[in-house]
Parts: sequence; C-alpha cells; structure tokens
Amino acid sequence: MANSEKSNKFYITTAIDYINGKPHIGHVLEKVQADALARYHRLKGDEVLFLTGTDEHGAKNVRAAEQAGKTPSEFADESSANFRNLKNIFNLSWNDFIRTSDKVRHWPSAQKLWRELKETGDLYKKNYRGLYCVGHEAFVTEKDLVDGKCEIHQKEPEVIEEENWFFRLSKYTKEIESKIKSKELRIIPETRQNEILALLKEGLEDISFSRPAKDLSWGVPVPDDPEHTMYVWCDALTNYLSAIGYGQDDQLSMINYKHWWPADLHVIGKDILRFHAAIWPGMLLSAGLLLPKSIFVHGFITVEGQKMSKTIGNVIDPVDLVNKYGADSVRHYLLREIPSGEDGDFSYKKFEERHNGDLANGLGNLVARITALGEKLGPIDFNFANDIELATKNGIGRIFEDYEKNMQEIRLHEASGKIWELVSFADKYINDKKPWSLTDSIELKKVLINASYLAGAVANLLEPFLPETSGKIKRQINFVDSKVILKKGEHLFSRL
RNA sequence: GCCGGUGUAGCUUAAUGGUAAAGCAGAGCCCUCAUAAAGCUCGGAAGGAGGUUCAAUUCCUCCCAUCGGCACCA
Repeated sequence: MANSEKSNKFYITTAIDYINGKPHIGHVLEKVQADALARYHRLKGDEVLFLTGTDEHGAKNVRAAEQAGKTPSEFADESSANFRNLKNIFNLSWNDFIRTSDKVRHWPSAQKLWRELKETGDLYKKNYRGLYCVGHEAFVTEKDLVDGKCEIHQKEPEVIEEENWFFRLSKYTKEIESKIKSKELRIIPETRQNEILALLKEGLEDISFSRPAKDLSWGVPVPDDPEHTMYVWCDALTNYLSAIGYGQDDQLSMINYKHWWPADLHVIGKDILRFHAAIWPGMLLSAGLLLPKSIFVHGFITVEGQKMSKTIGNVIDPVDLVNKYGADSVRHYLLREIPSGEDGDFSYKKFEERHNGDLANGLGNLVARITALGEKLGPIDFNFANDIELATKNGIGRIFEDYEKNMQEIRLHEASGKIWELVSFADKYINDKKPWSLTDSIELKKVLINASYLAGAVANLLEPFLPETSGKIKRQINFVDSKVILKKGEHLFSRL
C-alpha cells in the first residue's frame, strides 16, 4: 500500500449513450457527475482518463434511421454528434469519445473479446424461441402483450425459433458474487450492491449473445460466423476496452491498454446496473481480464415529481436550459439538488431557488462584496503564517474534511453542500469584522485577506463542480506572489 | 407474485442506543461593504402497533404507505 504515492492513474467512464433519441437531462446528469469526479481526481494529481461515447448499433437505431429517411450510418453520425456536443455545452472534460460503429477503433476489440470468450468455451449455439412481433420487427415479451396481441401493433406475435450464440454467464455467478462481496468490485451506493447481490443469489442465466445477420446487419459481425451479428453485450460493453487499445496489435495500443485497465470507475444509471455488475464481470472473467474496481450508480430524474416521458411531453432539453441559464447554473442544480446515487426531481421553481439562493445571493454576492471592499486598496501583501486567523483555518479545515469524505464516497450533493457552508462562513466572518467601518488600513487589509482566503478556498473546492465559475472567482480574487489582488468584475450570476 | 429499499419539520436532506442537525419556505430583528444581498432569533418533525433495553428515531416483529429490482429504455 505505502509505496510510491505520486501519481495514480484514474480511468473513469460513463455509459455510452444509445442514440435513438436526443440527449435529455438524465444523460447530462451522468456526464456532469462523472465530470465532477474526473476533475476532482485531476486536481488531486491523478492521471485521469475520462471516457464517454455512443452505442450506435441495434434494431432500434435502424428503425430510427429509417424514420428519419437516412442510412443507419448517416443517422448515427448526426445523432452521435448531439451527444458529443454536450462537451462544449456543459464544459465537460472527457478525454475521449468512443463510437461502437467505429470499425477501426472499436470493432477489433469487440471481436477479440468474442474470440477470448469462445476460446474459453463459454460461447455456444442454441435455439432461441420467442414471440416475434412483425410490427416491432423484434422479439417481444409476454409483458408487452394485451389479450395475446402486441399492444402497439395490435397483432398476435409469431412464435419464432432462431439459432443464436449464447454466453455461459451462469458459470460465473459465484465468482462475481464473491468479488462484489469482498469489494474487489465495489458498487456504490450500498443499496445497489445489495440489489445485485440479491440477484446473484438467485443465480444468473446464460444470455443471448448474437442475432442472425439477416435480421440485424447494423452491428459488429461475429468472428468466423458471418451469419450472425453481435448482440449488445459484447458490442457495447466492450467500449471500455476498445477505447484504450484492447484488441489492437500495435505497440502503442498495447502499452496504453496495460496502463489503463482495469477501469477505476464506471459511472452508470440504475437501469443498467445488472449489465455492468453481472454480465460485464462475467465476460471479463471468462476472458481472463481484470474487473473494474468500482461502479457508481446514479438514479433517474423526475420532472415536477413525474416520470419524464415523451408522451407526457415533460422532457427537459438540457441544451435549452444552458442557453437560458448557463452551464454552471445547470451543473449546480444537477450536482447539488439531485442526490447522487438516488433519484431526484427537476422543477423550475427549485431551479430558480438554487440559482438565486446559492449562486447569485450566496456565491456571487460574496465575491462582489469582497472585491468591492478591496479593489481600491491595490495589491495586498499576504503572508499565510501571520495573516490567516486560526478561526479561518479551522473553518476551512473542518469543511475540507467533510468535503473530502463525501467526494470519496461519491456523495456529490453533500460535498457541494459543504462548499456553501463555507460561503456562509465567509459571509458571517465579513459581517462580524465589519470591514466597511474599519479606519485602520492594516486591520482592514487583514480582514480582507482572510475573507479572500475563504473565497479562494471556495473557488478551489468548487472547481470540479463549477469550473468556469471557479476560474472567474480566481480572476477577481487573485492570489499571486504572496499578494492578493481584488478586482471587481461582472456578477458571477444574475438573479432570475 | 418473489426480493429489496425507504418512511425524520411545509419541502429537500443529515447524524445518532442517551438533549434530533441543516438548507429552502414562514415570522421577527439587525446591518448597510455587496447582486434590496448577508447576519441573527423564533416556531415547527421520527407512518402505526408491539417487542428487546435502564434508555429506541436508531435494533427486532407485524401492519400501513411508498419506491425500486426480478422482465435486455440515461
């Protein structure tokens, strides 16, 4: 444990998004959470690789392309771009964006993993019998039927048998269970871990791993079996490996893969927990690869207490929000108001309360009062040992400790809350010291140094959450060469 | 149906086998450097019934409510 502690690598991924629709606020929640974690680790000095991307294959995307009058490939290019664009819109710091339709980067990796599983003897062919709905052009389950008919297409599904490849997932139930129990594969939060352990207790079933190519050609071909296309598991989950060079035979890719794998953290939604905590580990074990170290599971966002749905028409377009309120305001809402690891709610009322209360009245006003008080003084000499009061140090120390703890446990809303405790602490400090009434310029400077130091600590803690705002604060309250220069600028946030 | 979670102030959350904490909202006070911001004070809470214990919001049982997983949608 206690060997060279200099720079740890930290490989963090989000789920790759399915591109049959536009990004909504739920997609953004995940990216923003992962971004905050990635930035946090960079600030700690870790060498961070932050990966995201898009999942582009499958029948749904083929249908969505048809509806749009495009080829699957054209559709994928356009739709994927909507997700890629989130980077600039939300100021996300990912290093790489992988697309499952990428034949150069992704396909060799998926095919290599397939071969490994086959080599182990965990892939076998079996007849799959299911209810096929012509309207869906896909298999449906009993649950989709009303009076024996497909609810959407009002047709009785046909019973169809087809030969598919299957993966012997059942074989790995015990091993996965023990890795999770021992925290070798850590699942956060604990309720999600218990959920998956309960599932494992019942045992895993083998899963269908391919589709006949005649039905699904838009996907990765199964190696040595052109009649079949890979089903989502071996295709999509493999993105975590393909992005870092697994399956490529050049020297650089091999070094890269060795360096980054295993992933330190997969950030995913609760709907795909089972895939990441059961199927994915099963595949990795079969291929003799290391398991990811941890999986963080976030919840869903409701809108005004209701499930978000196109039918209700309450889907929140995150891009609209940013255009109206700015990226940091939206980031703040998602990170502060939504409990990370649980479901949360979005409402315009709460959004406004957060924006006005926390950002404008709290943070923005604090910076404004400090800079207004100190601007005319010019650069103020600053010496940490002499100038920073014990109360200031203690205030920051206490909050810093809680912040760290919450970041480590991925309770981002709590960590964010600690920053605002510090804002409040600073406001109180200024009220107590009444710098506006001080006539002694030495005393005034000392108070402003302490206030500035508190605001500087706020800016530091804030950086993973609201990077742009953090930078603005640092430009207005600028510590440089043992001086602090206060310069009143634009309001950080205007009240709504 | 099976399995699991949750139920704390008007709302959102926190800690804890021994006085239940905070933010927002509400009421009042106060300051005036600041974005009519900030600060202070106040009121207000453990779903229900049992049990274990000197002591239960915390542990156990049952009931009620609610959410989720099992059924390939962030």
